[in-house]
Amino acid sequence: MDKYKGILDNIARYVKLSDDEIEQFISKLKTTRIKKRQFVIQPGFISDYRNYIVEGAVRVFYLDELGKEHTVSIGIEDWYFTDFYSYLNRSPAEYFAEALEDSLILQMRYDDVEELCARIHPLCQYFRLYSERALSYSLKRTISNISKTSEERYWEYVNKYPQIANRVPQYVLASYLGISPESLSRIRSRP
Amino acid sequence: MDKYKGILDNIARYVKLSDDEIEQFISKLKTTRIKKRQFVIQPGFISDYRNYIVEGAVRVFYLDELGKEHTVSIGIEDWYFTDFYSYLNRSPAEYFAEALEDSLILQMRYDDVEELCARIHPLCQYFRLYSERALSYSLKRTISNISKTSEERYWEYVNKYPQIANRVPQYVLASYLGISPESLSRIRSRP
DNA sequence: TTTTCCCCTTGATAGAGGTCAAGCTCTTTT
DNA sequence: AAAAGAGCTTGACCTCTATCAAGGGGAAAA
Repeated sequence: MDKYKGILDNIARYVKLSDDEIEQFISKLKTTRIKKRQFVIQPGFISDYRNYIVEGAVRVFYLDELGKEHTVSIGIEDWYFTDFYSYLNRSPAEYFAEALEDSLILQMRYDDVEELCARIHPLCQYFRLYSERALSYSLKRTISNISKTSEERYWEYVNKYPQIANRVPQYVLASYLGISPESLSRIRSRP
Repeated sequence: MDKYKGILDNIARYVKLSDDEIEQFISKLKTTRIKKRQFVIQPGFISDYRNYIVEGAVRVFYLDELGKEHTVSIGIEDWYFTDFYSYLNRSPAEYFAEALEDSLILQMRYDDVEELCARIHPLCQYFRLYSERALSYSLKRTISNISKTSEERYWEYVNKYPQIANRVPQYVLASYLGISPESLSRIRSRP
């Protein structure tokens, strides 16, 4: 099976690349295997890569001054992740990215992505369309955070991403939803 | 004074357009004046435009089943706004966009933007870079929402956007931060 | 197999912030 | 000038959820 199939299918959903363009794109992808509990991104280091998950699960989280974890994103197959702010601004990361399972990821360097986007119009289109879509989802999450109760946010998530909810530890989901693990446990046990 | 100066400067911060490309872009811009309290976007209608604020202030908000308002974004000069999900998917809007002051905005149709982006590579770059940046800010807001107290979020906002905090009604700011107007009033009066 | 660790659950308690209600000021409308 | 409306404040009360603490189950490690 081809480790590039997922990402190329993802691109094909938005734009059409020529064989040559696909070749150029793939030549920049770095394949990395990571073990469960291993960190891909750590605070203080620049998040050099945009990462695509071929196989496995990864979460990005922030560790606050009190030592509590707050999950920015939970990704499984066919998701991207990075510390976006660090990646874009070439500044030290603020977040951790941690493998929740043994995973296989494809990594794209910032410089390479920029160079490719400057040269290959359809690829630029792809990343534009992709990030516009991601932005619209992020805004929906924001509204959910400020307008819904913990219980509503939990069931909303379970309905939207049932396969992820069953795959990751509950305390991760809790920290993604902005709920304490204890409260999430109580929400789940409600009649 | 030139109503296009702001948006062209904004673009120039990211990419270089030729005079001809600028001409093509500007030809698609629709100038609209809106009065305070007027709605630009309403639930049920498709949000056809990406809107750029030349002068004035606009907020986008969601009205929940209980009749409470939750502000998605507050924009002033040099900001974009739209119901992004509706705009991208050509689906009925879920949000209102309401002028907080008499305003002057530039409107770009979805079809026109897509057509221009397909044809003009630098413009595609511009929107890509812009939305990637917007995405990184949106994720920061998400973390703030799930990890900070109301009081922390308020002062964070005031520090980051002092000119906006002083310009919009307090209840709007409260609904942006996910706080009740009463609580925000109490937070402000704390020693 | 036994031990250890990770994760989830359950109970008791406290506090942050929401809700309801009333009143006040300032602006806009009539 | 009077009336109405919009926005802010303050008080009383209550609910939701975070926190602290203890215990249990199951998987991984020894």
